[in-house]
Amino acid sequence: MNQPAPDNTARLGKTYEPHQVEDKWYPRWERAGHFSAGPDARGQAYTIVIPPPNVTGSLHMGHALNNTLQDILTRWRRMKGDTTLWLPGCDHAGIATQNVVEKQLMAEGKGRHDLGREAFVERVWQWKAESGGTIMHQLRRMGASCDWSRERFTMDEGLSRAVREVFVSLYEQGLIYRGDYIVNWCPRCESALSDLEVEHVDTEGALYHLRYQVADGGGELIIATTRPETLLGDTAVAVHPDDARYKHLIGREVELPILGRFIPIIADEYVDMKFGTGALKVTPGHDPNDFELGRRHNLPVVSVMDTKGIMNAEAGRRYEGMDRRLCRTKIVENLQAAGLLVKVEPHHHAVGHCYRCKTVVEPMVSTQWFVKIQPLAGPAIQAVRDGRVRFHPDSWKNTYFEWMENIRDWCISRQIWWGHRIPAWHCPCGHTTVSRTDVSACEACGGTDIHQETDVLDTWFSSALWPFSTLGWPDHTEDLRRHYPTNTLVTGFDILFFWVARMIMMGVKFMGDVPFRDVYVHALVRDSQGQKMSKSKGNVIDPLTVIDQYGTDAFRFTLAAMASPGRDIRLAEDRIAGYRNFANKIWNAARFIEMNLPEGQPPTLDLAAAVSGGGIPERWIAGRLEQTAAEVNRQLADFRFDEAARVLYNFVWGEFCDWYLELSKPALNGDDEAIKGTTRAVLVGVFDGILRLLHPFMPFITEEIRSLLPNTGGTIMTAPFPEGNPALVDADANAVIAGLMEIIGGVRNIRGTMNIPPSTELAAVVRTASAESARQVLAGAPYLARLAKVTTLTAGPDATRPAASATAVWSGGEVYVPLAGRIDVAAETARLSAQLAKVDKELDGISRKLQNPDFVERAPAEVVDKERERRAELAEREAKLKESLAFLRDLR
RNA sequence: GGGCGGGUAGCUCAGUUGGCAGAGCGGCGGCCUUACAAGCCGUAGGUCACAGGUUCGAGCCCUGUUCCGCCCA
Repeated sequence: MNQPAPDNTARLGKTYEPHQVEDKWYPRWERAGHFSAGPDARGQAYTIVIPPPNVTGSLHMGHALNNTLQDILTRWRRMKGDTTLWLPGCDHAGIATQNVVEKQLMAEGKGRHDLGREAFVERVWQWKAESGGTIMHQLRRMGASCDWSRERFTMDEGLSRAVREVFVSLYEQGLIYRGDYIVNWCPRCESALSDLEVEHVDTEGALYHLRYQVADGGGELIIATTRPETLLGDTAVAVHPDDARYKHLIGREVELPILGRFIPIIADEYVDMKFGTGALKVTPGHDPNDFELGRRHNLPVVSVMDTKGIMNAEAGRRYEGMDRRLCRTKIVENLQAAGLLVKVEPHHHAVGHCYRCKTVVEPMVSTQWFVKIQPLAGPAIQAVRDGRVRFHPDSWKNTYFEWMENIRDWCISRQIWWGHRIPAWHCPCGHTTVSRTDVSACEACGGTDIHQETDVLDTWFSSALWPFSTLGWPDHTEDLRRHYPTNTLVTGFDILFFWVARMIMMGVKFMGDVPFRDVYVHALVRDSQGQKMSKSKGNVIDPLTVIDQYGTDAFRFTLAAMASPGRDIRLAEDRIAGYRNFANKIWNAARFIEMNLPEGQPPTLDLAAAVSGGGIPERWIAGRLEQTAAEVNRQLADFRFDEAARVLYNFVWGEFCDWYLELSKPALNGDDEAIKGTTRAVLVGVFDGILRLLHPFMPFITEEIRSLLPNTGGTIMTAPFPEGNPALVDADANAVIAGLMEIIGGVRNIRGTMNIPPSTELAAVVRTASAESARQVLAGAPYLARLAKVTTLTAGPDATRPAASATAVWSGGEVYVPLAGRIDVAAETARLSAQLAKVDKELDGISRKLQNPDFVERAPAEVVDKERERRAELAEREAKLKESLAFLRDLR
C-alpha cells in the first residue's frame, strides 16, 4: 500500500477515471496468467466456448452483450474456485472473407481467377494475418477473461483435421451424399447457399396472369405467376385434380408462349386452387416446389440461366445473354404485344436474398453435397427432450423442436475457394474417392488422372464441431477429457439453427454426449427507438465509443442489468450514464473509507470477528451483505444477470452508501478507539465483500480499488466469491435499523414538506411501544443528529406531544417535532390529511377483503393472517394520524 | 398463412409457484452537508393495450380483439 495521505486528504481522485485503470489491469492479468485454465486441474472445471465471431468482424453491440455475459459467468465461477476455461477464437467466414479479399483485388483491377486458386487462398491468409481477428483485441477492452493461450481458428490445422474426420466418417456411414438438386444459388457469390442462409424479405411484387393456348383447339388456360421470365424453363402446367374448372384438360397439352414448345397439363394436389387462377406453371429448374413436383411426374428439368443469373441458350436466342431482371421486363413486354398478358395484380411475397450480399437468390439445379440430416436430428431432439441440454429461457426449446422436426437435408458445398476443401477426388472412371488423407490414385481403378473436388464446405460445418474440435478432437486430449461437455453456451437466438442445433447434432454424434448443458439465449440489442441497429440505418452505436465515453465497467453493468430474459434490449444512453454514476459512487465510497483509515495499520479483515464487537449498524450491514451475496449467487445460477445486477445496485447504493456510510460516521469521528477500530474493520470488510460481488460485472474498478485498500493481497480475480453466511444475518439489528430509518424518514418528511432548511437543527420526541424500544431509539441519537439533524432527542412510552409540533407516525409509535413559532397549522393539516387519505384507501381495500367470508375461508391461513396484521397496523396508523389532526384542530 | 415474443409512470425497463404495482432517467421543491453536484434530502406521477372468463383474490392463469416486433412457409 502507498503512504496514506495526511489529514483526511484523499489520495483517490474525486471522480473515477476508467481509462488508465482499464489499460493498466488487463495486461497485468494477462501476463500473470489469470485467464488461463492452466494444465493443472484445480477444483471442478467450468467451460464456455465463445461463439466464434467472423474473422472479418469488428465488435458490435451483440458481441458486447454476448461476451459480457460470458465473462460474468467465467469470472464468477473462477472466483468460486472452479478451473475455468473460456475458449476464444474466430470463424473463417467463407463467403464474407472471400468477399473482403475479392474487393481488395477489384481495387487493383483484378479478379480471383486472375490469381488462381492457390495464390488467392494464400492472399486470404495474408489478409488474415494482417487485419483478421481485430475483434479478439476489442474483446480485451471489454475485459473479457478468455484463455488466449487456447485461441482457435476454424481453419487451423487441428480444426481442419476434425472437419475432415467428420466429413469422411459421415460419408462412410452414408450420411453425406452428392447429387443434382435444386439449391439456393447466389448469382453474385456464384455459390450455393443452405436454406438458412437465405433471408426472406417481404416485397411488393406483381402477379402476372398469362394466357396459354391449349393444344388442338382446346381453348386457353390462364396461369398466374410472380416470375414470368421462368416460363422459358416451364416443362408442365399443373392443376388440382379436384378442380372442376380444369378437370377436362388434365392430360392434354398447352403451347408454351414465345418458345412454342408443347408441355403437358398435369394434376397434383400440391396446387392451391385458391391461389391466382388455380393453374400453376411448373419450372423444375428454377423453383424448389416445382422441382419436387417435377420429380413426382418425371418432368424434364430445364435451366435457363447460368451461374451469374444471365439467361442462357435454353432461354432462346431472343433472351440469351440478358440479365434475369431485364429478361423479365422484356418478356412481359413481348407477352403483352402478343396479347398473352391478361392482367398484372400487385402482390406481396417474400423474396429470398443472400444473407451475405443481399442479392436475390435464384433457385438452381446443380451438383452439390448434402448431409442427410434426419439421422442426426433425432438424437439431438432427444437430448433436449431429456433435459441433457437446457435452454434459458426455456421457451426456446419449442423453437428448436419446431425447426428440428421439419429439418431438411443440409447443403454443405460452396463454390468458393476460401474454406475447407471437400476431401473427395473424382476419377474419369466415375468413382469418387473420399479420404482422410490426400490421395493420388483412384481407389476403384487405380487411375492417377484424378482431381480434387473444387467445392469447399459451408463455414457452419466447421462451427458445428467447435465445442470439441477446439479442445483437440479427434485426438484424445486432456483438455477434451476435462472440458467436454462444456457447461454453458451463451448465444443470440439468431444463430440457434445455424449453429446451436448443429453443434448438438454433431456433439451427440461424434462425442456421444451433448456439447453443453445450458444454453443461455440472449436478446438483440436495439437502439433507443427499438430499431435494429444497422449500418444502412446509421443508428449503430459502437461499443468502443461507449467504452471511451463511460468506461467498460459502466457499459458492462448496463448490459447485464438490461439482460432480462425474452426481451430485446433498447440501449438508452442515459441508462449507461446512470451506471457510470454508479461506478463513481463506488469510487467515492472507496475514497471515504480510505480517508478514514489510520496510517500504517490496516484493520482486520475478518468480518465475522469485527461484527461481533460492532454496534447495531455493523451487525445490520454485515448481515445485509451476506443476504445480498446469497441472492446474487442464486440469481447468477439462474442466469438472471439483470436481477443480480439490480440486487447489487440497490444494496451498494441504497443501503451501504446511503445508510451505512452515514451511520458509521459518528463512530469514526468519535474518540473511542476500540469502536473506531471495529467500525473500520466492518467498513473495510463489507466493502471488500461488495467489491468481490461486483467484480464479475465490473472487473476494472473493483480490482483498482481493492489494490488501493487494505486487502489480503493478490488479484481480486481469484479472491473467493462471497457465498452468503446466514450466521451473520441479525434479525434484531435489522429491526432496530428499520425503526431508525422510519424515524429519520419521518423527520425528513416533515422537514421537506414544511420547508425547513436542512441546516436547521430540530428537536424530536419519540413515543415508543416499550422502554426497551425507547432505549434503542435513544442509543440512535448520534445517528438522528447526523441524518436528520435532530439535536435534542427524548423518547419513551409515555412521551407526550409538545404543543405546536408536527407529527410522523412510525411502526413503533409517533415522532413529534416541536415547531413552535414555525408550524403552519394549515400546511401540517394538509400534509397529515394526505397521509391519512392514503392509509384510509389501503385500509378500505383490506377491510373489504377481510369482511368477505370467501376470502377468510378459502385463502391460505397465512395470507389471511398477514392481511389481519396489516389491517391492525394500518388501523393504528390511521388512529395516530386522526389524533394528530384533532390536536391540530385544537390549536386553532 | 403458421409459430413465437412483447404492450406496466413522460422515457427506458423490472415485477419468479396469483396475495401491498417498483427502479433508473426525466419532472417538481429544497440543499455545495468534510466520500460523491456523475451528489444529498423530500415529493408528484399508473384504467398494468382492450373485452370477457376462471378465482376469495388477476399485471401474472384462460379465451377473444387490437397494435408492435421477430422467425418460418
